[in-house]
Amino acid sequence: MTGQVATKPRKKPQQERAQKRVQLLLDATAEVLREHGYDRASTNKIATVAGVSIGSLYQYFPGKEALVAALIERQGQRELDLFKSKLGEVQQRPLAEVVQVIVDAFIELHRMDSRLHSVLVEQIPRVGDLQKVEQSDGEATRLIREFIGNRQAELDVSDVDLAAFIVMHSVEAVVHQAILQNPDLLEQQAFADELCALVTSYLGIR
Amino acid sequence: MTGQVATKPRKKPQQERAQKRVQLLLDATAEVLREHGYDRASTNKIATVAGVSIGSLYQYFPGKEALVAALIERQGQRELDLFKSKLGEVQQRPLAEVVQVIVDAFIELHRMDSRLHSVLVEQIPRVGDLQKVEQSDGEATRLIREFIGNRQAELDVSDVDLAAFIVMHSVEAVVHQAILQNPDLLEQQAFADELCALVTSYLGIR
DNA sequence: TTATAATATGAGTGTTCGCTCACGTTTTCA
DNA sequence: TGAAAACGTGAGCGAACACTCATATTATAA
Repeated sequence: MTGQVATKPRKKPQQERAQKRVQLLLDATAEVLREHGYDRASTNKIATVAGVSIGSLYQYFPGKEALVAALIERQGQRELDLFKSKLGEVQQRPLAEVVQVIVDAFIELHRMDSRLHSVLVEQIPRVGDLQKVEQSDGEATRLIREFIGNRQAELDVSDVDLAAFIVMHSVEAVVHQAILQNPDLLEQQAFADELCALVTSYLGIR
Repeated sequence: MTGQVATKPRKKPQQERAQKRVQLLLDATAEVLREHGYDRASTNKIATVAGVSIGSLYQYFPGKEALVAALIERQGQRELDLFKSKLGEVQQRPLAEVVQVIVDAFIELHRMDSRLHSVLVEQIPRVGDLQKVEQSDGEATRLIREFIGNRQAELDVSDVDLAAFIVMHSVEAVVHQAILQNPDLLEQQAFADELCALVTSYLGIR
């Protein structure tokens, strides 16, 4: 049996300098994960990179997994914000165009910080606090579902939930695989076009 | 800089008992990975579970990553064999049927040993010997590409390589995500049907 | 039979890790 | 201004780790 892992901060940082330290620690976590991957990352290393003593780290986080969980949450929120605003911008425009914007957003998201994104995605299943962890991912799926629901009249979709799930994860995963196996693909317009074709044909957009 | 990691066996097991021990070690590696995940797995633990001394382990594998690499190769070969035979069985049948068989095969593959599959897939980007590691995955993609090429006249596909890549990874990844977030989906026929719809509509199968 | 190559063992070595705790510093606020 | 609360520090402890090596056992083949 895998023991349950603590992922909650021990103390809430109240003063400004403490909040800054917490952010520093998350920045360092990101850097170490990018550089060394998950299992070569250690709390000592993270504290050193952050320029923060190991004691301070343990004042706010009970361990490595908590740091990663918090980082996933922060990163997820940032990406979600970007996704939300992009979707908001084009919500009323023709469907084909919306799809293109969404796909481009996904690609852009991964291109920005692909190494970190990969490591975090890999760790999501392991970090205990799945409710929080999947929040941003689930929220994105919810936004897609809502959108599909709103314009269902223009689409050929029976099960909205399932369609949203499939659109969300097929796009995300293909982009993710592309990063791992052939990062050049992300730069090619043909790749984005094919992804759009995948979505539009599936949703029945003419 | 991430240092290069040795993933090659030190000695080839020549006698039968040695080959059996190597298989025992790989079995144990699978079990420990399933049970504890990658970063909680240790060479000592694997040796204990295998009922093999730690010294013997290091006679054939230079470390944990080598074990995992070898396991990925073995597992990949097994899955590829299953995939190959399924595809061979239905190669000449109508396209919609072929798609259904492929999709079912993917779902079956993941249902068989989902925990192990997840851990291994997560580790693929980290294990050094990518040529070998991606071999089975790449071989599966190649098979799909070949199949699409053979029957391109019946399909609406421009870039065969890209189409194979997208089909392969969208299906695999959606199934993969489903395991992580909602394993019940794998049991539902509606899920398999939607995946088939994704592929058939994308490839332009009527 | 016997020499030699292959295989197997696990206590032991040095390293790294997670994490605590006793103590010093800064901030808050009455 | 002074006391209390919040914050920060890093040496160091015990546990877990990767990996070695001297030694013992088994297989091969001349």
